[in-house]
Amino acid sequence: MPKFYLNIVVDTPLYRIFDYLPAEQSSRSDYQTGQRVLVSFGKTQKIGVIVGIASSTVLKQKQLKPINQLLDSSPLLSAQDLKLFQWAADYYHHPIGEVFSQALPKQIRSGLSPSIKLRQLYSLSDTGLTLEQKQLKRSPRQSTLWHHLKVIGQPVDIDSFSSFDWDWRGPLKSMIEKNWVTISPEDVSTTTSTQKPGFQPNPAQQAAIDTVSEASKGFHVFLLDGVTGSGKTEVYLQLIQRVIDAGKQVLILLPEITLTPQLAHRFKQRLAAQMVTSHSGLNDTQRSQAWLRFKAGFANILLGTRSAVFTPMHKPGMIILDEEHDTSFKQQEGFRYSARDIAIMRARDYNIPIVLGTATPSLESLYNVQQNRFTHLVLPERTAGALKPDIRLIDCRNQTLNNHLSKPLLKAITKTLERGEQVILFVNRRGFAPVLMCHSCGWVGQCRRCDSRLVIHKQANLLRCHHCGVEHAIPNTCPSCQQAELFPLGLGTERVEETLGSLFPNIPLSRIDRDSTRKKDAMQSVIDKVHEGGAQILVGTQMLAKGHHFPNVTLVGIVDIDAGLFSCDFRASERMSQLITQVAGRAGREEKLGRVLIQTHHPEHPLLNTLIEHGYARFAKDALIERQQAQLPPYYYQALLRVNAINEQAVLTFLNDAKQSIASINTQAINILGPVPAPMLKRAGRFRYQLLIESAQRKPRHLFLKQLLPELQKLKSSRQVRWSIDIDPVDLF
DNA sequence: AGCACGCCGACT
DNA sequence: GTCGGCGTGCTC
Repeated sequence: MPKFYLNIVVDTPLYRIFDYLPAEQSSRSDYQTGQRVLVSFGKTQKIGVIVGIASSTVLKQKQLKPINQLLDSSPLLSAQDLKLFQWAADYYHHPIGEVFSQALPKQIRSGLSPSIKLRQLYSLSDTGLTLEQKQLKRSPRQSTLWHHLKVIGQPVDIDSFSSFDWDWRGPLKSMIEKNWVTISPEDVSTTTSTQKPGFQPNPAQQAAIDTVSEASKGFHVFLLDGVTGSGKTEVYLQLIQRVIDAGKQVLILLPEITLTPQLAHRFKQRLAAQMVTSHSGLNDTQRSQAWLRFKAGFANILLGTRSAVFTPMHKPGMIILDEEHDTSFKQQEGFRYSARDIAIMRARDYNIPIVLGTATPSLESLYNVQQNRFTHLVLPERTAGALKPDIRLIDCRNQTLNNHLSKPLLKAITKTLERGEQVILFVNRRGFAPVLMCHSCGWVGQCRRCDSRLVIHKQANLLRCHHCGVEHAIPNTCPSCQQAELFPLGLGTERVEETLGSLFPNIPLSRIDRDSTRKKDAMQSVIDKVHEGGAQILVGTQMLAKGHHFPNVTLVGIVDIDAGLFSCDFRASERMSQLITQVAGRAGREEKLGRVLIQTHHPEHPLLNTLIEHGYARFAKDALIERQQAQLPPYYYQALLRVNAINEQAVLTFLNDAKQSIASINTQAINILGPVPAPMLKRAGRFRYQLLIESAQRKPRHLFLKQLLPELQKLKSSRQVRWSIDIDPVDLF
């Protein structure tokens, strides 16, 4: 008769923790929370994590199974890690097994032994160092490797060669055979190398560094607010160096863009540290190795994207989250967590400071500043060389437009290109045009499944629903009146690309959107091409605004801003303002003065004017005050209730019942929109609908959900429907 | 989510 | 007879 039971989290979409019996012939002292186990679960075997050891269970003996195998002799996860994961499961109302499985690297969650593979380091041997150029002359690749090793001057691991786009293995091997290069095992005890040169902070940077350093004894949130070029990265570098000098670790989180390797390179050059990275470009082994190394303290810096927020820290010192406002920190499907909020929670658990950096703070962070929960650090100056760009509106009212491009914009493009400089044009929509319309009868191409209109993709010769992905061939004649009078209405990236291609036939032109960069490395080849210089035009969606520095771009045109001004989504204007501000920050680096031209039919719009005259900070402040004057309750959010089932009627009945449930527990301002057919993303044959709930509440969203979920669960018991709910953004005001 | 069980119609 | 459709219920 066992005296104890194991509480085990199993990877399954169920909101429960399962009890198991210990293995036969094992004793209580064999078990600790945080160990992984192999269990039989239903018909299959699964990896689970022990999260508790209990002396009793509510289950009957015959319902219990013993675990099959204990996988870790010592805990893989600490009590703190388990607490964070359990908090996240509770806060986001997500099955705990799925939370655990997303928090752990794939190999770790599939039971791999948590051992760190020591790397082999390569360096030039004494013979190698004294080689003469003529000995290398006949093999250019060996020569390149030789120079690479010589310049670095210390042993490097193979990652160091990954920047070469040719196969370096062969040349390296023959250099080893000739005893020019020696291999030595990695020595993890020497984590610091030579001190790298520092920098001279300006007064604002110094003030920010001092404030964070002084407060770095415990948990504190800092909002580091500085425009592009104000030197946030330098502040990070200085702070990081101080933390690692004190023998502690720094977790650095970045938005999900291809920028991680570049920043990693910059940090590596400047910091005397052992750094690991974790992002979507790595394979499973690389990711789990990074996780294990950071957890074990073999690395003192982890630079990663959203999912890296779950990596355990060995000696926690600080968390830095750059581009705090970026929406890619919020996972948009499945376990819908916000890495920013989890990072704050993590910092609180570890009792360490966290720095949120941004040029365009999100309104929720500014609200937290106002409530004295965050400390606001402002970097007002642009450092030397970066000039403030000139932002102007182009009034498009009553103007003759050439495919939506105004004369002043085209003139500015021509002049910029004549100077041999580069132009970026932003268009908020991919495809050729958002609507196909019949001139004869007014028919428009509409998606059968969704409410949305079908977007014309001329290159692919398809009508595509951006909502659910349905595709049709473009008809030649109107499906309704059979006249051949169909025409494209509105504009997208393809259309602007086509127009500019015919206006500037001799100028290289690249389009950057999700369609054109789907292929691997497509984005990188465009970036490389831009960096070659010369007159060029780039047409793209917001993808272009994120992170990349194009020093030779001196003109930015925003073709169609008006949609951002009048959207019913209350965050659309915030996003629009962030976009303009980010774009303005990109133009005009170095000595060239950048120019941003914004086409609009509403040049008097107060949002645009505040933004252009006073900048983002004032815009955000006004928006905040406006909401408070409207006496909106402190938490304002939109919730999306998604439901699907095989039976369409069941879905609709469920949603109508849900509407009443929501209304019954919500006495405050609430607006329920729908049911609306939702994207058919995964499985055909099921009907998916969603309900948009706009709500202002006096309590945070997770408490609202806590009340709502039991109500919805009651409804579920009578029908075969599946549903999920997400509230976004998280606990705004 | 899977997976099995079980009930019913339609076939070699 | 039994094959297979999917509604229902369960996973320690």
